[in-house]
Amino acid sequence: MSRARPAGARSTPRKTAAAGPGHVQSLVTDPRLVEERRGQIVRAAVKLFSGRGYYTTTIQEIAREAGISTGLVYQYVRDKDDVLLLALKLVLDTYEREIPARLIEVEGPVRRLCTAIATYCEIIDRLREATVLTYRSTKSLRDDRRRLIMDGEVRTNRIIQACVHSCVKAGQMRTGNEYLHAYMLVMFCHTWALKYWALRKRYTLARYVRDGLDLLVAPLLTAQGRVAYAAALADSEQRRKGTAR
Amino acid sequence: MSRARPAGARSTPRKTAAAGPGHVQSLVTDPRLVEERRGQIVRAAVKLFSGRGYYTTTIQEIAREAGISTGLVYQYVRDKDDVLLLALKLVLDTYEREIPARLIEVEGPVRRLCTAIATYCEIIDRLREATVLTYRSTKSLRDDRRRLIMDGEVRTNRIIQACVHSCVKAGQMRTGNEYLHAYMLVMFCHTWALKYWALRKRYTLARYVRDGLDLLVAPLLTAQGRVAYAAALADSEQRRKGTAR
Amino acid sequence: MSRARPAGARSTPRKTAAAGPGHVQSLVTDPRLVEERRGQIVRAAVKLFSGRGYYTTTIQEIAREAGISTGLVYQYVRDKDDVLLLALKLVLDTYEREIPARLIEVEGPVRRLCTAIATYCEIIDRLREATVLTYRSTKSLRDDRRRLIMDGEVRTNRIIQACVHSCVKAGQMRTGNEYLHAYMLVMFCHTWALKYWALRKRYTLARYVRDGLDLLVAPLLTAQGRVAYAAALADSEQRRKGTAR
Amino acid sequence: MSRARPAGARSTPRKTAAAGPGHVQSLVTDPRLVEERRGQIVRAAVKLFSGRGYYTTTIQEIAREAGISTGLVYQYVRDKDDVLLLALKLVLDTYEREIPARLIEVEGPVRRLCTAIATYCEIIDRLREATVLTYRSTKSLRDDRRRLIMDGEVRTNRIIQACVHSCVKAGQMRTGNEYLHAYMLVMFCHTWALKYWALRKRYTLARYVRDGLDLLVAPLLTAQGRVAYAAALADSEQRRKGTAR
DNA sequence: AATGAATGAGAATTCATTCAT
DNA sequence: CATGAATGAATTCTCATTCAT
Repeated sequence: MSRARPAGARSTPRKTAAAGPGHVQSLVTDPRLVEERRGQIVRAAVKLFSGRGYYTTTIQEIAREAGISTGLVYQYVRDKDDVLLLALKLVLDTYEREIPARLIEVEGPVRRLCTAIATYCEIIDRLREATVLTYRSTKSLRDDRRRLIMDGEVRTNRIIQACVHSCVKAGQMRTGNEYLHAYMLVMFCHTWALKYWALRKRYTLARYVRDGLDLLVAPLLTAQGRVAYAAALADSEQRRKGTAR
Repeated sequence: MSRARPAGARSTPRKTAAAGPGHVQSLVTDPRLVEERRGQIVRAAVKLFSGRGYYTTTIQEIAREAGISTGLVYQYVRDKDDVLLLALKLVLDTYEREIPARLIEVEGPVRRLCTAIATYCEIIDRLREATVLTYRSTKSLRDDRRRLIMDGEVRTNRIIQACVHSCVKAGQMRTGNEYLHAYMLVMFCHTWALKYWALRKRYTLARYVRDGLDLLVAPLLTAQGRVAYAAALADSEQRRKGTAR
Repeated sequence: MSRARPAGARSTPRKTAAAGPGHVQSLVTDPRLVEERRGQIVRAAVKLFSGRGYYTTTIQEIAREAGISTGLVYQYVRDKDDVLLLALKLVLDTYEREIPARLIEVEGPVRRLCTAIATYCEIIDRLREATVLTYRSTKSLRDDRRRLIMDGEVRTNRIIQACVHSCVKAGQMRTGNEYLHAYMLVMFCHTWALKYWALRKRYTLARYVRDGLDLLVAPLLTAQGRVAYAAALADSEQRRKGTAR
Repeated sequence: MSRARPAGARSTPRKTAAAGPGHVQSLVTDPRLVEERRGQIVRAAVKLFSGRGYYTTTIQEIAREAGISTGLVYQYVRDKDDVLLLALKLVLDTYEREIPARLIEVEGPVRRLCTAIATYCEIIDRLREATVLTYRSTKSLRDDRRRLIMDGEVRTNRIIQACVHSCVKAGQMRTGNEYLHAYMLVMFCHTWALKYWALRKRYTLARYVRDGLDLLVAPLLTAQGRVAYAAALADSEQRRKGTAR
């Protein structure tokens, strides 16, 4: 007679209001553990969401992929929407973290712009499916959180915008519209993931980046900028030879 | 993995194998009726899928929106996947139909290229949500059918490619890579839908197109091409004044 | 890849706001059918809730008991809370319907009071477990609906109150407090269900009613009332002999 | 039907059979500690069960309310059913302890009866929600333990019965049926909790008791009894004035 | 003794699909 | 052809209970 309290049996919602739309509450207190477990969960989620999509991936599958039990997921995450948010954040954060990291050592506005594009494309190549995920699934997020993801995108865009702006300010590039130019450069990078099914037949990543720069950067350079551009290309040619075995 | 089968479902498939992945079988024979009903269904589907996404839209909602009964949907469509296919096709077909229709009357390669881009953007503006749908939901299609949608995209791309090629052949444009150039122009158009949330704060559609052409077409033109370009812009300026009241 | 839309996947709640807390929405339109199916569901629910309690009874069990599928329940009811509301209403409505029906043919205030009590006790005897259910589970209802059930109880109480009042007005009974007197008479009836485990060892229903009247009615009667009371008892004695085969 | 067992659970029961249905086993040996911890747990349980009901209260909530960890609960209790038993016992024991305690100093059968009723009502007023809990949740107990709670109720009832009996034996009251009379007096007390939602609009506790005695005791008194009754009322009037600041 | 993270069996609810009418 | 009630598998989320620390 005395039986388990059924799952659906809650008279009052017990979840406390989140601190903000971006905050993901965890029932577990140890931050070390939260970090680790969430890492497992989100990595699993990115992998599965990327492959099968958000709605067709079950929490059970995520748990199995993460090597934990179903219930445990809910100790670190409020609901499936949280998992999606965390997954998308992981992707956007990677862009935002890795591009600047790589730029630190690079000097010269054109060189920096080219490096930024190349780096962005390389990250996207690594996160190809995950990048597609951001296009597929951002709309599946709750409204307030969708905005959060957009903010992340805006921040990454600003990195490229800044590079474009430096080129212009240094008199190495002439762009009628820095904002749009930067946006199209970003889209160029995203396109590698979005249209990989078509592009892979014709391009290697390196070739894609090279041709893209020739198309979207080179034509807008000033004479001065063209010198820097040639140097930048030579550079990256060097680097490729270096890293190729 | 597959869906529930009511009790009485027989184990042997009753439906005949479809003619091909793109064929959508209907139990109804009268082609007039098939056309009409499917029209209702697909228009409803595009609307709802665009707004809420594929997985969160139910067949019952589509039926209600289409003004027919749930069961009737299944007289014109094998399953939900069929509806998605038809919906995505509708969108792609619109691109493929309307751009050439508009180009018929336009002469001169640069003018044609600019018109193609502008037209594409205008269509996308009208089908903004539906365009986003193609990015969100193509992967939800069964594999063989996804290819179909890609084919449709390729055909549309080829329209733009042809325009680019004509410019180059006519010595009005110099593009290191016609294919990539065309693809980026297509992406420019798609971006109006994909990033409308950001772009609408800064651009009207007309301004977006104008700035885009300045960025992605103008810099690659030859001296000759630039003359044509100026004329094309003047043209469309005319047209705008004409249509504006 | 294309897979069923999971249960939990709804971006926006689809349920329309109910007309009022007491209204139970049905997706099925044919009122005949709604009546019939709800009858099945609610009878099954009263039976199972009475036996095992609200929380330990599953919708699946209710569906099975009702002879329908799980999903169908949700065509006639919004959620489990609706089922409980309907179940409790059924019980309260029975009191409210049957007591007055029986009183129609009865004359004389004391006789009517005694009949009301006896009838109430008989109904409760028939709905013993269901009556206990109202005590166990009313608090499990959503707040606004709990009130509804209370209102039903109040209406039934008023029937008894009116009987008490008539006796007093007719000078056949002297009660310091009509309201409380009526309430205790109601509780006397409920007690037959609530404490059946103890009472059944000592009383038959008839005996219980008889002793209860002697205790809670007789001592407050006026001389006049006592005459009527004696007649009423003789009456019901008659009736018992009559109905006993 | 029975609850989940974590992976490592052995198939052979590890817990020794309890001494009896009423015995609640503890893994902790120090009786001092058992007493203290159980006190915390059960007080928390009564509070939470009273407010939200048995099934909608989780062990985790009880632990939090008690200021201990989840796991620790299971050192002092076998399962959730144990907690309910202890909680219900606590309530019943309070009745059984406090009524006689108060009667010790009271003399005269009618006075004792009135005091018993008044005391019972006062306790119930203090434990209003908990009293309702006994009605809501006794059936959720395992069968053998439900009986235990009934026994407790029977013992409390006997206190009232004894008071009634004394009155009758002393020739101060004439009751056709001492058992039923006592039971209805008990129900009168319980009703203060069960129907508080209705009664509070019309009565203070003191008024309720006074009117109840007038209704359920006074009419059955002999001439002699009436004298004692008047004195008893005067008494309690005194007392009220005394305690009211 | 005490902690609290971890487990996993359920339970409510949804909806693609079918079929009697 | 058309309707819409009926089916039931699948999914999300909960929580009693355990156990490593």
